[in-house]
Amino acid sequence: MPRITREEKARNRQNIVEAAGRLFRAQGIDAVGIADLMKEAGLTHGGFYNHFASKDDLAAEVCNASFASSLGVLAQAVEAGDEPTGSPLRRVVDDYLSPEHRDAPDGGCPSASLVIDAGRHDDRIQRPYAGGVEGYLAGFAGEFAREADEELTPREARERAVLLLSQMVGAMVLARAVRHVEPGLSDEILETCRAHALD
Amino acid sequence: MPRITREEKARNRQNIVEAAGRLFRAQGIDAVGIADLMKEAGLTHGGFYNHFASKDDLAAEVCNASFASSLGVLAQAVEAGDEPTGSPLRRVVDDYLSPEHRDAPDGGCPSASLVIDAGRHDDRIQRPYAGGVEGYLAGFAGEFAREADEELTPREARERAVLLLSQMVGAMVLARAVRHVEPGLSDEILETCRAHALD
DNA sequence: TGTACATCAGTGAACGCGCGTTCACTGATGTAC
DNA sequence: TGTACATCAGTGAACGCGCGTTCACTGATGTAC
Repeated sequence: MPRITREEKARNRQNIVEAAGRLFRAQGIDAVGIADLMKEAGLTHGGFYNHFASKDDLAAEVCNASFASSLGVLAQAVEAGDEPTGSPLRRVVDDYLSPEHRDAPDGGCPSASLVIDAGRHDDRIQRPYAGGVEGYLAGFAGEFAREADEELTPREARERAVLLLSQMVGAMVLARAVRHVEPGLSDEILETCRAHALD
Repeated sequence: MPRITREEKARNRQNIVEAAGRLFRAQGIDAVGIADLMKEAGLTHGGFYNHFASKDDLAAEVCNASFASSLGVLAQAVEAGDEPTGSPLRRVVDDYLSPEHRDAPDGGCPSASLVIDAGRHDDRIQRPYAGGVEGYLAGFAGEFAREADEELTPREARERAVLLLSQMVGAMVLARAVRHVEPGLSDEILETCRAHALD
């Protein structure tokens, strides 16, 4: 069957990154094997090293790609303005703290799903993670400033961004941790934070 | 050398649980091997199964024990009342969101250090985890109610407890995740939440 | 455009390693008399 | 209380397994003429 087209190789590489993104966010980086993720990408494990030098290499790229895509969604929401329903921040918070986001970590925010992996892996993963967190904070702070319209100093907007992100990430990891044994508590955490995160 | 006293066996078992508690919180359950934790307890790996049926068994007990000890500290702070410096809640928040707690997860709050492990392991670990979270929430809510003195409905006190715990856990996991590559950001997260968590 | 050959992405067996777990063994403790 | 024996906690080698990684091989693609 091999060898394949250059375009096909690029597509395969892309598929690996996306498959790994889903699996890493859902199960954690260490819990996913090379064979698992290559299978998810529709390939066999041996070919992995034609694309990446090591699993850590892939993890770093996945961390970058996941945040890029996630920040893209955030930017889109902000650009859409106050149009469909309420403010962009309101929509972002509602989506973030939804049961759907809790139950589908594979497509969700990497801040919440990779937060412990980042702390426990080396700089190659921590750096893109920290960059992603900064991206979220900048996005939130900008939007707080815009909505408040002069009434908020940049410093205050930044503080609100830090508080909001901490609360959202904390609520999400807690809701996920207790979801199976105490679904009521899990829902309560999400709903309480959804209701009051922007107070 | 063996065989040993019954008291000594009990002490060894206790040592294993405590050693595992430290290592699990610092590195995560999966990152710590039986040999590592037995060594930390001053024993060799083979004897592990004289005390526990499996690593998961130990993990469940460790989760219980860690929360019990952590909730004990919380209860102590509450009992101490407004005495030394400010309210109990103020003291708990300040301790929790301190750089020392961030940098020493092995002795710290299991809510933050085991939160992802809980979500990814089975019920045997999720159940004590969820119980511990409930314990924190009950402690916080009780203290909110006491401090507000009638001005807060039980429902509102509970909501504040959920918001506070989410924020504290989120701030801690984020601060730990970026600590090595962006210490300034890590400190900022802690300080901002410390300053405004009780607003 | 057509032919001849080098390239190299994908395959799946194989490697070394560390893990959780098991086991035969040791010898001091616990117990029965 | 003293003696004789069974018990069993700790030891460290060994097991099976799955992991990340390497490798020889295949054959269609890319390239040179």
